[in-house]
Amino acid sequence: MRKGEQTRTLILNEAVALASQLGLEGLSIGSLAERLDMSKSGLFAHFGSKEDLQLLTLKRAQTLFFDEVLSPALKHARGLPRLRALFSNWLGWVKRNDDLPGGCLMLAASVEYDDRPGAVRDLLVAGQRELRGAVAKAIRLAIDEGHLEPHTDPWQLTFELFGIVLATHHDFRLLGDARALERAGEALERLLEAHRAAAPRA
Amino acid sequence: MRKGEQTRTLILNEAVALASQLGLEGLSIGSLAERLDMSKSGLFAHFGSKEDLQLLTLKRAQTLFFDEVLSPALKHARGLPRLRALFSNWLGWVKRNDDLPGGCLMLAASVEYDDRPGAVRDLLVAGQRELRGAVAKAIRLAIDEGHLEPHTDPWQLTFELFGIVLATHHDFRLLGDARALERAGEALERLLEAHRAAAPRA
DNA sequence: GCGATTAACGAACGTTCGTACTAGGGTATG
DNA sequence: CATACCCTAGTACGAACGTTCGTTAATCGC
Repeated sequence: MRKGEQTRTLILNEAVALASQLGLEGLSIGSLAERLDMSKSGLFAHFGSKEDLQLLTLKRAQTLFFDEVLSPALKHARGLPRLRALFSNWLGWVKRNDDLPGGCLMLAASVEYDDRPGAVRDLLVAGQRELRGAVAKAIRLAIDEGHLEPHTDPWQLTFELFGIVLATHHDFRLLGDARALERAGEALERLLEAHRAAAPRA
Repeated sequence: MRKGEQTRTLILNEAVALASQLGLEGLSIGSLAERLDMSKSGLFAHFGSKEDLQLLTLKRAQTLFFDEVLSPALKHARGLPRLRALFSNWLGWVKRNDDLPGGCLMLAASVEYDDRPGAVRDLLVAGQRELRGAVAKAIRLAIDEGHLEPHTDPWQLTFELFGIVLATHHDFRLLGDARALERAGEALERLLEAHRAAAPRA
């Protein structure tokens, strides 16, 4: 790997961490450079503009998410096991503090950019759509496997599942309430129970 | 009312609207003054510091919320009617665009300040605690009325209810998906159904 | 190991940020 | 109507913002 590329990676990792605390808008080039013991101009040269930096930072966070939440879940058997793994990974992502000290960057950015049209918002929407699609697909597979009842609406269930994650993030981050994780588990179980197929198909 | 007090109110109303879009940190005194056709210094004189402006803006939004969501719900009969009214008012608050063009200010501020200690965060936490308490109390009353089964955990149900609102806010604001409101209604009904008392006590 | 390319620097740009002063005009009260 | 006070505007400040520039130092391919 070229030298520039590896410092770029270094910068983006730090940018993800900093942006999770200050937001993508609050992320300033000066403070980011200071954190990395670099000059402002030297750092800036890697990105043509601040928006580019924001976009790449967000993309990096998205990649991290898909690698650590979605992808590992696919190793579990389709149906409820995979769905549970997905949910568990997701909660793990929400509470991780090493590289995301300020919580999920995508959630922070969603609130920040929900009414600020532009490339960042578009990327955010695209990522969210992809995530929703993946969750809905996992649910559909669980229906096909006979784990969930056939009348289950995948999008509705995805919506509610997402709500649980959001509430967990809120309680864990703002209120510092670790019980939120147990609450989330309980809520998930109740949700799955409500849609559990009466008689497994096999 | 004195002149100063009424312009102060005018300022704070605009501040709430602007902060709902840009966040409490993104809210700048200069742009706020420009919106109101005032001088920056003239506006600033009303508040000793930016943090004061932020605190008062947040307080104003909280008051608005309690007046338009919680308070009207108390007029409904205790139990499920009140709970449903509360939820409905809450969704109305989420989607209102006149004075909250950027969505719920408290939610935006929660994400912004969840890892930024200080007076703003403290006020945010206090408001959230008060809200949760009020919702939990309404649930407890529903149990007492015999509408919900006695084993219902008010805090758990509050948590899940809050999740539905958060998901609705997210889908409505970021994705511009109006179906989120129907999804929220459906989610609420299934949630209540799951906790409905088998035989009403009266 | 030389020459070309790339990475990083320091200084400065104009703008906007929050905040501190000083006056002058408007308002409310006697 | 006069007087006292309360607003509001004006001006200026130091710092931080994103960005551009020209230049040096390091790294790469041959």
